[in-house]
Amino acid sequence: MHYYPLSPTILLMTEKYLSTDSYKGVRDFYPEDMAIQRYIFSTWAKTAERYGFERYDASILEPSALYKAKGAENEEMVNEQTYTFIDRGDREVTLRPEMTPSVARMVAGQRHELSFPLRWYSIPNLFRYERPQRGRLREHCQLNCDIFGASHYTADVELISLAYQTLIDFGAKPDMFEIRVNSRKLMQEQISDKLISPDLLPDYLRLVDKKAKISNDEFIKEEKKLIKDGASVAIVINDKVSQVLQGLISLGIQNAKFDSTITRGFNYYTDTVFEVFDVSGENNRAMLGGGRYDNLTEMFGGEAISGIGFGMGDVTMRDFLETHKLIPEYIRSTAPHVIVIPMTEEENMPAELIAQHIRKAGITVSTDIGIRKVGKKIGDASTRGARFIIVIGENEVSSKQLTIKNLLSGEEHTGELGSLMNYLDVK
RNA sequence: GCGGCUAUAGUAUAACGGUUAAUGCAUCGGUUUGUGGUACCGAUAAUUCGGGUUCGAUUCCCGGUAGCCGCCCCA
Repeated sequence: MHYYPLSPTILLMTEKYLSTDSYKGVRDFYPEDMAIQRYIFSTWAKTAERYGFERYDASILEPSALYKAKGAENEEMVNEQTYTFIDRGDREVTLRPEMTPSVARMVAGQRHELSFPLRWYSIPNLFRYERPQRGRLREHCQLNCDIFGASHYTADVELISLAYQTLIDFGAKPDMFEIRVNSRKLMQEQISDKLISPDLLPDYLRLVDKKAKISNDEFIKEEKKLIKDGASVAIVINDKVSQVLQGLISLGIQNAKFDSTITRGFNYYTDTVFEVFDVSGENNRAMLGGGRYDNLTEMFGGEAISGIGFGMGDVTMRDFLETHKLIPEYIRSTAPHVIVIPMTEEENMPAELIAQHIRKAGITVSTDIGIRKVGKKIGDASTRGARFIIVIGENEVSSKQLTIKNLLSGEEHTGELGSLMNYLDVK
């Protein structure tokens, strides 16, 4: 007998059916991808919690005003690079493109209830309406960690140390990545009006941000257009950044350095900014970035609460892990520990009963109630990475004597189910 | 949003302005009617969509869509 995944009649008519592709720029997570995704999320969560961070979440829907409030420049961003729509109640709604405004909103809303400093983390999915490329999709997830109500530089040190530890906990070695630290405040102090007129400063910072991507000659050429005659810009490290770097070194973190080209694209950062880069050269996009924002809660009224945070994306994270071969093989296996194999459909229910019994012991188990031959079922269980099989036929049903087989060792044990449970408990 | 490149079974590749569009892996069946990974045999399955040139287009041209790369932007 032949079985087709789809009947031939249906295949001939495929063009009449919907596409099986996912929406542009978003991903489907088939079980193996999902396993990797869960591994990344659980490692993130474990590290953040080890630093005493508490998990929170919010809806993906936010009023558009939340993102527009930060200035006209951002309004353009909201209009062109977000999923924004009008709901049935005539409210303008945006799918959150980042988490920081949401968490600032939550913190500001409960500021009199919360005891500071707060350490909060979340793993939100975020949306942006942009042309997809490697490392940049329309939906991605981020580990977001923030400390609120601690303006001392120790908070900067701790947060960057958490970012560092997150990578270490995936098995990364310090020489695989580099932490680059700068300060917005330092830039403002050192680039005075005498060098660059205030209206050209944003252009200058953008140029600085691009420095690594363009040639030195090109940089100098562009720089000359912006700075005033006879002036030269020389950015040097200040005390605050030195303290942060010293703090990191005293915690054993050696791969952080001052880099005046780190500016971050967003204008709510006020002081320390930092990014983490893969040094392999395969992924030239920052894999993590963050900074201090001292005034973000001001837009909700009341006194400002200082915050510092970072976000790291799952897409760049996975690219990094794959580049450095840091995803353990066992993570990819999604097979249950035990598979119960009925010989024929007659034994389907007996197999299900046995599976149910084993489940009660907390062991993962499934049944192969397909119509393939036993040999194929066993082969499949083995390829998928299951550890044990139990074949159920007429004999087993009538005698109540079962045989479990360890697929790794080939070892078999026969007896009543109750007496076999110990054997199944092997990791 | 702008520019360049690409699009063939589930997947990875091959080929051609004209006979049946080839191969590996995967899937399903068999050799083996109750015990796996190997081997052998067989089967299922594709030219992204729309238009044009042509006797004939999967191939050439135009457009849509999607992917990749660069720019813009980067939350």
